[in-house]
Amino acid sequence: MATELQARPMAREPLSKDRVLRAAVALADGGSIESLSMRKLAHELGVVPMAIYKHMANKDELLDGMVDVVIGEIDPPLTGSDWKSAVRHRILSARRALLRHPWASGVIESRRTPTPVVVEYMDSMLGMFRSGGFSVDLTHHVMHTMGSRVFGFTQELFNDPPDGDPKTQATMVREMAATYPHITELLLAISHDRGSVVGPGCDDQFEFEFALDLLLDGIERLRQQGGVQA
Amino acid sequence: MATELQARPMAREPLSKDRVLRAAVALADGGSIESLSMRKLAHELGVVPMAIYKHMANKDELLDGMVDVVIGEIDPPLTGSDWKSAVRHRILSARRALLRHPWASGVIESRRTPTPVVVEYMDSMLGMFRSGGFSVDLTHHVMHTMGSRVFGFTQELFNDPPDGDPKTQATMVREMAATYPHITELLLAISHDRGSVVGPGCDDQFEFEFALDLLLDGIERLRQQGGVQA
DNA sequence: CCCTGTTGGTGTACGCTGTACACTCCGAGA
DNA sequence: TCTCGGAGTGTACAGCGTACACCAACAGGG
Repeated sequence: MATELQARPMAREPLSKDRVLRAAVALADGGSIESLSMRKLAHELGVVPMAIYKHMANKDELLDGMVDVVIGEIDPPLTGSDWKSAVRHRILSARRALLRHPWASGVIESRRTPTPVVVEYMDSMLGMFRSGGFSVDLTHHVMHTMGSRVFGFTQELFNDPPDGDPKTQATMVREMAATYPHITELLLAISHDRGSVVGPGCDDQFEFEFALDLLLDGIERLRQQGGVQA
Repeated sequence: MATELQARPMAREPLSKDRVLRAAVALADGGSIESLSMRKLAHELGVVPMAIYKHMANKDELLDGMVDVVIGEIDPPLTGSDWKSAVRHRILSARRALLRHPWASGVIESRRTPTPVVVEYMDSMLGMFRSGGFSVDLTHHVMHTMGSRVFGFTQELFNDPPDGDPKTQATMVREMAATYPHITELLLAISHDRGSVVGPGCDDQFEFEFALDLLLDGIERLRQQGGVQA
């Protein structure tokens, strides 16, 4: 037909580490992380499971690569502003990346040793504090304090309330109030600000920023008083 | 021989939900959580795998039960002291329980919906803030801020540095300094306070309490200024 | 030109997992 | 004594990650 290339009918573009990674991230994005198996991934790529192993040592390497993809979506540190807003911006950028890939937080936590990409991210995060005038020690403690927030997430601890039908909710609330008075009180307060009785839960973005700012403010106070005495 | 009981040679004591749970916790304690399979657990109990399913619906129920065991080890709230030291004590008690069962933090995070035992723990935690004079809203935000710390853990993010032999460490440090200057700086500062160059890592207990107190202090400030304006 | 070595994709197979389902056995109640 | 229910068993299945042998296509050198 046209040129000498493109002879075979439907010749697949060949596999590559990158193509495998992109397919894996896409597969995890649409569905949970449990739905990511080597076999399903291979099927998605139109290939036999073992073909993946020509480009990846094993599933751990695949997961590491997927984390790197997500970390790669985080904005670089912005320069020319105070440490606090720089850190705040970057962490919120990390959070946006993590929200695009809800499986990532769990995978990040599950990794035994970090990849170079992750280490580099941590290093640059440390650098933001150091150049903001923090001592080495204080930088260290501060990173521990921020915990997983430097990656833009806190553990959710119980993902979503499985809200039942709204007719029996009134009685449910009544008997809940007996055993869990404070939780009920809180749920009612939340749902008052919103529509239903057992609404879609909390405003996670607000809560994240609330905690983040509380931490940043406390950290700034420590910096001003010149560090920490252990 | 003796009485009419105890006839058969080595009659096992029968299985029970409790015995299964205790065996499962013990098995997870000595080894990681991946080493806990229904088959290994059954073997440990001297029984065939399917026997467990007469007492547990499935593995999820087993894991839930194991979490409940750990939560049950946390001290109840102490009464007659200010909210801050009461909360602090309880959280550190939770931390001790979690340190006794290192697998528990991961399992807690992985649960989709909390068990009544866990809900009760959360409720009593909320109650401690409420009776400390916190508004419902502030209590809510505060719980989010504390995150997994109410269970006594922060995610570790990378468990342990796999320190190599100490001879080549000097060169390793040198080339690490090139790519990760701030991390190297920090590692050196830590190792200076201790023995080796790539020591056993951070003092996790110190870091946990550092972050906890920073949070508690920030939270107390919020309480004094009467809540939060969103 | 052929010959050979490398590289990417295949097929088969193994040991592990959770668990459905049909079975047996034993003690208690009618 | 007969029956019934519940505890423990045995077999079986689908799914997982992946080791290993194989094979087709291509590259470079004689």
